[in-house]
Amino acid sequence: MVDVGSKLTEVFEQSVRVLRHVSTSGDLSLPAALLLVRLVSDGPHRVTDLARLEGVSQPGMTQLVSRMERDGLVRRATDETDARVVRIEPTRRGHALLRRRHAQRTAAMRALLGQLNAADQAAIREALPALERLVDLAAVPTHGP
Amino acid sequence: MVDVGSKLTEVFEQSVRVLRHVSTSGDLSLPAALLLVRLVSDGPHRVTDLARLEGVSQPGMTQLVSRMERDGLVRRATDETDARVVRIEPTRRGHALLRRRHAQRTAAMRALLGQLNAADQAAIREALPALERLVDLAAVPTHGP
DNA sequence: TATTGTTATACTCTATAACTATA
DNA sequence: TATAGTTATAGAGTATAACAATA
Repeated sequence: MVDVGSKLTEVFEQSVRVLRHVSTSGDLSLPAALLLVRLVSDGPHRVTDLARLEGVSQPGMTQLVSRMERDGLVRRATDETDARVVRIEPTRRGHALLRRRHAQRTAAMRALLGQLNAADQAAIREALPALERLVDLAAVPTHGP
Repeated sequence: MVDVGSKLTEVFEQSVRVLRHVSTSGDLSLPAALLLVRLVSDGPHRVTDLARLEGVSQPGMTQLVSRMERDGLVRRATDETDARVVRIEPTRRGHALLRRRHAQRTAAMRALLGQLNAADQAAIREALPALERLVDLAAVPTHGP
């Protein structure tokens, strides 16, 4: 009987290699990509919420947003009702880059999967919903975005 | 039929959150931990080989090794037969820290897994060997360490 | 001349502490 | 006074280019 916790920890730690493997040149960094996914999926958010949702400090989020704004991927907008608040929105270019990246990485991941035998591929396919729930559990708790 | 490549890419990208979640304070960084695992599992290596195996540049490996040497986790040793070569070995402290970290992270991962229902846990357990082979595929090709 | 490793430099990502502006 | 965000500063991690030492 394998130690599932131990093995799974190793798999997740080694997954940085997988991410490197499927990454493409001129690519978005991982934090930038995760932030864009968030903004595109769930709409604009304030800096404070993004920091909490992505699990980084508020200054860390300000800095990530600043780099991405400089690169034309997001923009800062003011909030109608509270002048302290900054709303972060993806730009058209951010959308486009994210789509391109997703297509490239998905193709690379499929190629990697294709090197496994059919039984292994099936096992991973079967476990996908469970794995999604597992990573969702690890997401920073949402007290309402 | 789900798009396995797409979903699996998302799971791996979100896995950084899992790693954050199971990380403990005063912990080793991920690159440092991966390097220690390598050295403890497979024995001392030269800088060039470590760079290739871990998928970073040679200067990047020199720098990682220097930080870890400063922290007393590894040491540099000379090669008997080639004076250009630097052999990197884990120290006793490196061994001890790695063991401690592994125990902590495994416990945290088990706790996370315990929040899933039995079917999900079983699916992940079934897929573990396949997932291990998948991350091994993504490892930088070894031309002999 | 080729290989091994380091140094120099620059950038991203991240944190904590101190600050500004608004509520 | 409390909240939202930024600026200042520091350190890890990474890269490329230039260098030193050895083969």
